[in-house]
Amino acid sequence: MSDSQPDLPDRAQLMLRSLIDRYVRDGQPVGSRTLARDLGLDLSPATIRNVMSDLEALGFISSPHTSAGRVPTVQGYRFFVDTLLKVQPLDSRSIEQIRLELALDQSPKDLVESASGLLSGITHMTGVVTLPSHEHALFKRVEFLPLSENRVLAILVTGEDEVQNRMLRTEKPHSPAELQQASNYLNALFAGKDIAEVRATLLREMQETRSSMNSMMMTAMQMADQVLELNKDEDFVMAGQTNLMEFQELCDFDKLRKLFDAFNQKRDILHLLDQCVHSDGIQIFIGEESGYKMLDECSMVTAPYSVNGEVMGVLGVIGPTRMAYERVIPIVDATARLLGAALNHKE
Amino acid sequence: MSDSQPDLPDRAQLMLRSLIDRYVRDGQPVGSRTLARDLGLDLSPATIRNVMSDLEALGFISSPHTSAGRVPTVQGYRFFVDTLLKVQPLDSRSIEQIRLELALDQSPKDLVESASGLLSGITHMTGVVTLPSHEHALFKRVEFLPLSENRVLAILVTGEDEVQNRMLRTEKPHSPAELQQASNYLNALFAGKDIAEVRATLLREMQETRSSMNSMMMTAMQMADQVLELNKDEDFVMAGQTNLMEFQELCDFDKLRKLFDAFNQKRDILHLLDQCVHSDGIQIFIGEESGYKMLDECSMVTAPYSVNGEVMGVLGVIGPTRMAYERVIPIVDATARLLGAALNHKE
DNA sequence: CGCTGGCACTCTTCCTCCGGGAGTGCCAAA
DNA sequence: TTTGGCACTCCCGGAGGAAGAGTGCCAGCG
Repeated sequence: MSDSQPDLPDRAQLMLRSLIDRYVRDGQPVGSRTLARDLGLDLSPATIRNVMSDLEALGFISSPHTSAGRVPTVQGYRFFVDTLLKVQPLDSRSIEQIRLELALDQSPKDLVESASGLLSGITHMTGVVTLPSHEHALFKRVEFLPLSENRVLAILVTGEDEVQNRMLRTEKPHSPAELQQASNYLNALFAGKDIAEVRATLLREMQETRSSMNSMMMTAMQMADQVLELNKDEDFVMAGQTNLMEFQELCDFDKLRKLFDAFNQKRDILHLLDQCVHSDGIQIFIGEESGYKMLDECSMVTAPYSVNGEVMGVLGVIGPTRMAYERVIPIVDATARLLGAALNHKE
Repeated sequence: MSDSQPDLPDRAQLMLRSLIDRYVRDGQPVGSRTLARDLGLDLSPATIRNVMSDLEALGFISSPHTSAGRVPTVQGYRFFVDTLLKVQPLDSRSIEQIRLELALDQSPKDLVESASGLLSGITHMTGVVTLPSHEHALFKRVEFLPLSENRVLAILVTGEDEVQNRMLRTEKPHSPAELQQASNYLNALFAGKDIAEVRATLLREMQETRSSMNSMMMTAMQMADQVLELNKDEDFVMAGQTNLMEFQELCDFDKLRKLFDAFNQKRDILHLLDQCVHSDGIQIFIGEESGYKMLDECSMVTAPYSVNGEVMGVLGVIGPTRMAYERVIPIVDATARLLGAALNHKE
């Protein structure tokens, strides 16, 4: 990407940058006089006004009313973020601090909670972190406990010693010995394999070699299939929702309520986060870009986090469109890396 | 309790009642003229004013400023709730509806979530339900799975087929056979017993008969002790927090924020709910009575729910002090009973 | 003695009006 | 291309005033 856009002279870029800086700090429309002072170049307000007029024509800034200063538009922020912003890495002291905080936690669940707490604490906005996906976990072992007539408790242990329970309802009763046999069979077959792979194998086997299987194998397969089904659940953790109440641009009860409702509902947010898993690297939704009305005045900065090169989830920050992107982006980025690293250690 | 308070004439009681009714509906200070109309007795506003003046002297009502109507005080609500209010049971159609909603759920967790959703949905306030206590659950069985060198996964199955996992770190490695022996021993000894009782026995045995135990028994006991420790965790589920944003008396960002923070923190709310477990029957905190600043403008109506006569938890509603107590109380009461019944069925 | 109408008083709320301030757009000149 | 000047627009905050609601008190009535 070249240093200057073809259709936007350097000076205009500088001004847009400066205007956004100022607006992010003060939250108030920026006038030509203020901008002139901020810029430091020896230009009169009148000159500034001319350029501002150009920027407005391009849709990068707009004025709330005739005699107020200018405010960045979504396109303005977008241009700023895409081409004006050079993200410098987070300073090492902050990084160390995050690392230390995360080092205290034991379980992945705790880590994820700390991470969202950190994000919200540092940025004074809302932090959000998806739980690590089990998609690529390793199958370690499975055990079946008979509970009653035709109910069996399945216990799945994955590579990171994560444990999941699931109650299975079977068609006919199984003796403890049968169940033991089934789990032995599955453990011998699948231990150490990737769960997704196990699943695929399972499906293939159940279709192709159906006839050649004995009843024990069949039972085992079916039960394993049921157990792995639950592995899909996605969820996320949030922290600092109430931080958003401090921003006067969000201080509209109706909007705030819709936002909080969406947070509680989880569905829409989850969907957004899902989109961010696939795009590798920092992903930013500014204002309406998210496509969800309740986020119209908000931006979301996310980064996927991964363990051993495998993407495990996403984390990010939700705040007002007017946020200090250059500060938030490195924070999100660093936290993602550090969370990945921490998860790796704990495994 | 007699029909009329010794120091409050019937007419004054009637007026307090009527005033609260009116204020709860409109949310605005009630004047003497309005009250005269509402009462239906043939009294002039001037007469009403005299009585209101008495009520104010008693601390049951107060006026926000010289020339506004009167508003009930906390003491006013308290008197109303304690002695003026006769709660009539919820109509059977509503009861049936709640029962049906709850019938759809499978697990206790789902039930609790539905219950809080129902409470918030019906009352348009915030519903809160504690998770069923495992305090009096029955010990059904325990299993130990060796995971690695000195880590053992303990699986505790309780009477309602609730399952809990816990990772134990042992001092020395145990063979699968040893673990099997230990679990067999514990299951034989404790199956079907109350968990609290198991715990007590455990402690006693470990102190008294320490010398006469063999090492297997000792190990088993120690591990069981660790497993049962985790059984204390209390938690609750909330729904409809954002409903509170609709009440203008709570529409202060600062207060609202403190309230929501408390909801997220959970600690204080949990503490309050805890107090309500012990008092049997409906419990009501009005305004400052709760002792927590953030709830100063709120009331909380709770009822414990129980299964087979054993109190399992509490549920309730949090809303503005100005709430329709006579409507909310039966709802909370009925929901508590129905949740108890539903939990009983599912076991 | 309790109830009532009357009356003066208080206080909030809402509307309007007006001046100050901030910022703009345009223009003519450097 | 930049600049100072100027007229214009619009928001904001305070002042002032009228309307409305409700009170407290008092004197009179049954």
